[in-house]
Amino acid sequence: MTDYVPQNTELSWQKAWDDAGIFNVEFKEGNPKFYCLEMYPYPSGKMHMGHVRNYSIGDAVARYKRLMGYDVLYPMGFDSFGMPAENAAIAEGGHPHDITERNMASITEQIKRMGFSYDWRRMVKSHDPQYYRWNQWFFLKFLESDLAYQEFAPVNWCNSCDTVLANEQVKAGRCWRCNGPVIQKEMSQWFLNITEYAQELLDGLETIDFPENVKALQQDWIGRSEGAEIEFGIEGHDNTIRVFTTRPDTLFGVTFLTLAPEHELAEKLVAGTEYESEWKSLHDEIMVMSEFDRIKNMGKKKGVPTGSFAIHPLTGEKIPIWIGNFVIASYGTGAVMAVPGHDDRDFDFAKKYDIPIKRVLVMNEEAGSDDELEAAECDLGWMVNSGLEGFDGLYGDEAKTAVCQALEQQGKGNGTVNWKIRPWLISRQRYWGTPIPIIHCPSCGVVPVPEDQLPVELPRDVIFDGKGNPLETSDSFCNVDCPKCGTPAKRETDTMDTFVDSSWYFLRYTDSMQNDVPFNPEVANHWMNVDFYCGGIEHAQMHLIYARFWTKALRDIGLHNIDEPFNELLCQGMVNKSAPWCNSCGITLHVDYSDQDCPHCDETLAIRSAKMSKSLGNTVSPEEMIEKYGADTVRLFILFAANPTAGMDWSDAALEANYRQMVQLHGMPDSILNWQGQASDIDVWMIARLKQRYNQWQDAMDNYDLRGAVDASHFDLVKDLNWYRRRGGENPEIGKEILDVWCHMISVATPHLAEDWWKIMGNDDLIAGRTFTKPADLTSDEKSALEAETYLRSFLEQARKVAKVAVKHIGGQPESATIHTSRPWKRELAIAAINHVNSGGNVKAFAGILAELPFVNSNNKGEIMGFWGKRMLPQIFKWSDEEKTMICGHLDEGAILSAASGFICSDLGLSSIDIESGVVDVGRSSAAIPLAPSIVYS
RNA sequence: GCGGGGGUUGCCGAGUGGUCAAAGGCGCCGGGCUUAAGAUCCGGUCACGAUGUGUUCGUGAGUUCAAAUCUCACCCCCCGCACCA
Repeated sequence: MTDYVPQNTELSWQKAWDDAGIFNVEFKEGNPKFYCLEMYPYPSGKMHMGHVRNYSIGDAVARYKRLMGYDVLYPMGFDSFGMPAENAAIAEGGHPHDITERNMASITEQIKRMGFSYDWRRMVKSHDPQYYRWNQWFFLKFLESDLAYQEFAPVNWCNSCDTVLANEQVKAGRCWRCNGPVIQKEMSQWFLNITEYAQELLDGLETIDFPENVKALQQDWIGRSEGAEIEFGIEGHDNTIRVFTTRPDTLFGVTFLTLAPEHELAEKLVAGTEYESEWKSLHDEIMVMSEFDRIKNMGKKKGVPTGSFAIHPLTGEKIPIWIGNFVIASYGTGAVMAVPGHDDRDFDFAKKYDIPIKRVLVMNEEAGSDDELEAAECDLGWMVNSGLEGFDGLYGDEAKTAVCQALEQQGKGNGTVNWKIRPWLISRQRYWGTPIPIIHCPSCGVVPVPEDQLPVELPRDVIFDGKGNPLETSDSFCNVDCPKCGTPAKRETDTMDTFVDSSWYFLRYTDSMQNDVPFNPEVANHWMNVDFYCGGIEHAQMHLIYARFWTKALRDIGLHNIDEPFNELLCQGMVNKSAPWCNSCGITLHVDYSDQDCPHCDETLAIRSAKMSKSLGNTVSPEEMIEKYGADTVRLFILFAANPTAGMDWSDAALEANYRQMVQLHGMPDSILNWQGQASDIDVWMIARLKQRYNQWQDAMDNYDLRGAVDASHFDLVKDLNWYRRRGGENPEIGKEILDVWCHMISVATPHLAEDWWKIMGNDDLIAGRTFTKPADLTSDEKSALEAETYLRSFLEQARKVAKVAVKHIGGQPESATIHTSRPWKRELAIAAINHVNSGGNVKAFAGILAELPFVNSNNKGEIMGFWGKRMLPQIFKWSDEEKTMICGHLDEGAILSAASGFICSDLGLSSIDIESGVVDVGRSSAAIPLAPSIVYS
């Protein structure tokens, strides 16, 4: 047998796959297709364990589907625009382009070393002008359809990244990338109106197979809320204030209005009043604050009166107008009608500023309409105190509708839907992204770059000094002639958010080897949508919403006819490794603190599993692992350590165990092909078992239960083979049959090993290029063989247990045993009871039927009744379906035991056994029941 | 506060009403093989008077002939969102 040296063989198999172009796939109409996709990586310098896990999962799925006869589109590319490369250029010198290309080269090599089965020809690189020209082209199309537009508006600005951010990219008031504070800044920016698709994005979630938490995240983000927009007049003013509310049923409880400090009317209303300076200080305080601090301080509600009064649209009451720090300018209308009686926040505010609180709902119909409110009662209730006819007594939706109708009649409001999702701000003031194809002309204004001048390429002659947008330092880029009038003009220097790149790369993959169109609609329609999309949960909001939106937008400009880009999404779990943990401080520490006391509180540190990260120092280098054990072992470990969606703890011990398993598997074909034995009875069992394992494996693969699949293919079958050998099986014909099926099964997770096997088996082709059809169903002989061995194994287990006890009783090692199978009437009784229960009969009622059974007579009736109640009744429910089938079938316990008596003796270390299958009880035979004979050692 | 997911036998982890004292892996223990080690193979790994019985699946109650699994309440952990009107 040759040693397992994957470091050599894996590389040569990878070359063989490459040379044969075995993973290249072409568009063939009518063939069943499967589109397997992983989120394309940002080319940081090295492949990390998260990548390895992600792609090991995807590759297993791709290879499986290929084996099952699908045309599998399985591409790889790079999300190669983005700030890290630009920041590296600023920090270390060099050019983002060169840094990116260099990183891509090294990460590509590492990915290839894993042996993933990509069609590399289809590579998509975001920073390739032949890719991003289409970003620009789409942008122009969106401009035509008004989906893209420019607006001067307050936007999120990250000081440390020197650029604006989309709402999705602000997490808890901080930048998603650098975690720096985000402030508000008024700027002219480009937006895509994703809100036009809000409803479709929400509805679409019902039709796709995304994990629940991702759906919940997206629903939250889209944030649909139904309510009403209501117009309040202002006493002595022509202006009106519009508010949005989800609770029009509480309209009669409004005792004040609150404006956001930056609301356009706020300044007007306080101008020249005693409140002006107070408003000014509140306004300034808020405007300088980062949104993060603002949110942190929102607990402290602050308000300033304006001195002005609004007019209630239905009752005409005068309502004071306030300005509050808790009102967000960008949500709804930036103004809130405050109902302290039925809203917690308004209640607190009213208490603080001594504003009246009015009850206009009761929570049960009997409650008094003037009961004092101890706290806001926010649930739906029955209207009271409306002061107008036709409202009191209405509940919930009915109440809301009635109020909305009244408002509509007066022209003072209407039912409406408000969305949390904002237009997507795509402008970025950074270099390493797609230039926005716009030219600003002093006379013509904003002029789109004509299509035939695309791509607008990024210039090389820029300075990366960390000051402002590098694009502005390129004269050749900035100074152009206006395409309309020919006079000197300036190019737009904003680039696009890099999430634009990842919003359609999956479409490009379907047809990336041409540059005439972004993709051919026919080809895209064939491959799309993505059947299996695998990646990290961190993209649940940004990428996965943008990509869904972009797909729909492209559909609507007629580029394809796909509604949703991704059918099934799988978010792989984190790769964790243990790190020191302080229980009292509740923090995870760097591995340098291992075996020490907590630096903060001096307590002894515990160990806890934490996501692999540089900051904790608990990372494992994939390169080193591959170097040491080979790619297949790493893949096997990753698939076996946990199910794809679960978190996975890295364990060196477990990895080594998997390596040992690989060593053992590696030797399998050699040893099996050396079998010299004859055909034997156990052969049927082995083939049956092989089929059973195959089915188990296929079921698991179909459900993306990769762990279960690997368990069957790489672990269970080894055990089965051991059993076969123990039972005397060594039939070379059977061996060949096993290897053939088995080799296909292992090729999904450990493809290199499978090629080794395939070659040893004498084949010239590559197993990676093969398809496989399911073996025939189990024959009845095979089913019986499975039953017989199951019976034998459970008998041996029982016998061993009993033997331990017997040693104490007989005072030494037993030498022989008498086995009493259960009396035939017990089995008949069991069959009758099983049938009774299976046909829906009540267990308790069976006692009544029992006396009528043919084998029951006056002599044995008492015994049988006693046995039924005490022993058989509970047992009926303990038997598995498989066992019940065995009992009701043709299983002959005595015959099985006789046939295997030699094996039983050697296994239990006995010199002889006696099998007793009589009709009358002798000795301990009364304890036996079907499938569980009694065993007496001597 | 809201939303999503969890708490299983030393550890990881499967398990959606009887198949459950609960798969599999890791760890640990014993045995075979071996000059020996490693690998591999076989067995054990809740307790006890053991062909059985008792106790166990976050806590407490309930439904059922039967609960890790269903219901209710509570506790704890993780992950998002968060004064969204």
